Amino acid sequence: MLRAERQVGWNRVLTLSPQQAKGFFESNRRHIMAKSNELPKDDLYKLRHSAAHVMAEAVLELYPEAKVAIGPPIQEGFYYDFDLGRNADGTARTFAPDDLEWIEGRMRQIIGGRFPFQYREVSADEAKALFADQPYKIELIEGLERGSFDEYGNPLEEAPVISTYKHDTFEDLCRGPHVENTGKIPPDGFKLLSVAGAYWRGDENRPMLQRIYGTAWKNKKDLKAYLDRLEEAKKRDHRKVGKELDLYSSDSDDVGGGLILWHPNGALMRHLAEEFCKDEHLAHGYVLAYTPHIGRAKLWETSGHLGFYADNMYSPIEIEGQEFYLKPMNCPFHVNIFKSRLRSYRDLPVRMAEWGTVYRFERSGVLHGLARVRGFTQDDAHLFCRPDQMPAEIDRVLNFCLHILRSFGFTEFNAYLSTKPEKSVGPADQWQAAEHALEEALKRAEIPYEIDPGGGAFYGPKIDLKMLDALDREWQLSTIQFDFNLPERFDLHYIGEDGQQHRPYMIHRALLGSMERFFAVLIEHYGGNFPVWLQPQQVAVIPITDRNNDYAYQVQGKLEAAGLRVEVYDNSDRMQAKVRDAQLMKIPYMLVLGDREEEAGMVNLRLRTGERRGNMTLDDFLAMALDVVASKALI
RNA sequence: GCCACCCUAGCUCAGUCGGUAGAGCAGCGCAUUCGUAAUGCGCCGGUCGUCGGUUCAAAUCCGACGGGUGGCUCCA
Repeated sequence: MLRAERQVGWNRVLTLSPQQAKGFFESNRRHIMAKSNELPKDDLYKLRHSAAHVMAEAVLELYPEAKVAIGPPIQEGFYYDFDLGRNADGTARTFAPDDLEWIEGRMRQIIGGRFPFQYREVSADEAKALFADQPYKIELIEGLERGSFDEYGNPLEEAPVISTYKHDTFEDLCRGPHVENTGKIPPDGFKLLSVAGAYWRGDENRPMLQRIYGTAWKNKKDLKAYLDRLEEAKKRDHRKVGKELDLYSSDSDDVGGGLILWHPNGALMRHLAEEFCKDEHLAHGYVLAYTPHIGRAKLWETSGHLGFYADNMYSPIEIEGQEFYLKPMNCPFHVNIFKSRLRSYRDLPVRMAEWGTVYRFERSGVLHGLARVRGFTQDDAHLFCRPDQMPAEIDRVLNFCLHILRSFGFTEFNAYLSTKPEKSVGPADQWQAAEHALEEALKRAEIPYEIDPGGGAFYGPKIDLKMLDALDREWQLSTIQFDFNLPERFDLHYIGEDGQQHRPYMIHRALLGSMERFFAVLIEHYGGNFPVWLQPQQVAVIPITDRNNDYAYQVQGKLEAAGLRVEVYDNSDRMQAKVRDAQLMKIPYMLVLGDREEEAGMVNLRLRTGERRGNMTLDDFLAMALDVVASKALI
C-alpha cells in the first residue's frame, strides 16, 4: 500500500514534478516508513480496534450529525476520524476541550454494557443503503466495489468481501477482527490522548477531519507503564536536554525557525565529533573539499535541481544581474571539482568529502528541534569510481559507515534497501549491478535489512539506515545512494585503459546524515549522558572548602595537561550543592577534594551514575579516564 | 501550510468571577567553609508574544498577526 503510494509518487517524479521529487537525497527528511510491518491481529489489535468502534459510538451520541471516516488500531493505540459538520458560521466544527472527557466516560458505560460485536457480510448495495448518510463510508464501499481498495482505501489484490461489525447502536464497515463484546475492553486500560486534524486519506486537498487518538492496553498496569514510558521519553527529548545542558537554541522570533544556534557546549561536542570523523575520512582514503553556500542558477539547471527540487529551495539571490541559489545539496559542486581536470582510470576512485551546510525549505509545521531544520550540515561525500571498482567501493563505504556509527555507540538501527522504481533513469544492467552490490554488502556486513521494492530514487538504488528517537520515531541518518543521473547531466567521464572516455559511477553518501539531526538522535540516545570523549566538560573538581582550592587547581592543571576538560567548582557553595550542579550537567566524573584527600594526595571519585568509587591516586584516575576517552566508552 | 492546544521574569510555573503581577530556580550582594543531588538573608528582574477591539477597568473576554507543541506518516 505504501509501496503503491510511493510508486505513484515516483511516477510523478519522472514527469519532474517538483512536489514529488522530495525523496531526492533526503538525508534530512524524516522518512516515510518503508517497513511492511502489518500489525499482528492479536488480542491488542482486537482490543484497540474495538475501542475505536466504541469511541465512534460515543462521538455519534455527542455529535449525532457527525460523519465517520476510518478508525484503525495503530502501534500503541487507535484513532478514529470524524467530520463533525459545520458551525453556524460555516467553519468546520471541531471537538471542544472537554469532549474527550465526556467521550471517555461514555465509552466506559458502553463497555459496561457488554454489547457483543456482531459480524455480517453484505452486498455492495446493501452496504451503500446501510451507510447512505455516511459519505466517507460510501467512498470506501465504492472502492471496495471496484475491488481494488480495502476499507481504508488501500489497494488490494483481490476484491474483498464487504463486511460490517455491529455493537450496541453502532455498525461500522469493517473487516475485523474484534473482541467478543465491549466488556472485553478494560475500562481502566484505555485513555483518549489528543485530538488532531487529519486530512481525509492523508490528502491535503481533501477535507480535514477531526481525529481522536487513544491508547488501549490489556489492563491498567500496562496502560500506566505506557504512560510512564511517554513521561520518560519527554525527559530525554533533545529539545529539553539541549536547553538544560546549554547545547543549542533556536530563536524563531529573531533568527528564524529551523535555524540552529550551536552554543559553546554543543559546538564543542560537534567539533569533537567532526574532528574525529574528518580524521577517519582522511585515514580511509577520502579527500576533503570546501564549496560555497551559493551557486549560479545555471549550475542548478544542469544538475536538475531547479527542475525537480525547486520546492525545497529558497528564492534566488540576484548579484549583478545573475541569479544565485543557496545550495540545497553539495553534489553539483563536488561534480564540478571532479570535472575540473581530466581524470584517468588510475585516479579512481575519488572519494570527496565535505561537511557541507545546505539550506532546504521545510514547511513551518514540520520543523522539529534539531531533527528537522531548514539549514544543516551534512557529512556529505561523493564517490566516483569505475564500474569494476563499484562492488568493493560499496562494501568499503558501508563498513566505514558502520565503523563511524559504532564509534558513537550506535549499534542498533533499521536498514532499508530501496530498489528500482517502475520508471527510472540509467541502464537496467547498471541498476541490477548496483542493487546486487548494495545487497551483497549488507549481507557481508551481516546487517538485517528490509527491501523496499521500487522504493529507490529514480536516479538510483540506495541503502538507508534509520535510528530511533526517545519516542521510537524513526529518523534517517545514513544514506548510500547510487546516482545514474548526475554523471549523465554533467557529462562526467574518465579516460580508461583503452584511451577512451568512460562514464564513472557516482555514489552519494552521508553517514551521520546531518550534524543537526545526528545530535538530536545522539542526545536522545544517551539522554544527555554522553560518552566521555564527547562530553564538553569531563571532570568537575569539587573542593569541599576554600582551603582545598589550591589543591583543586593543581589537580585541574595535571588533568588538563593530559587533555581532559576540567572545571573547578571554586564558588562558596556547599559541597552538596556543587555535586548537584555537576550532576545536573551530567558531568561524568566528580572529584571531591577535602582535607583528607589533600593530605593523602588522593582524589575521591564520584560518577554521574551516583556510584562512589572512593579515594584513588590522581594517576590512577587519570589512567582510567584517559582509557575511557580513548575507547570512546560511556563512563 | 492545515487542525487542536499553548505563549506571564533568563528558566520552570502560579495567577479565582475582569479590579491593575506572584513563587521557586538562575543572576547580583552579604554572611557561611560545610564530606557526595539544593546553606541563609537581602537585592535585581515583567509593556503578561504583538497589534487592535469590548469595558469605568483586560494577563484574564473577542479578533487579527507572530511564535511554540502535538497531529496531519505508523495504514494490513
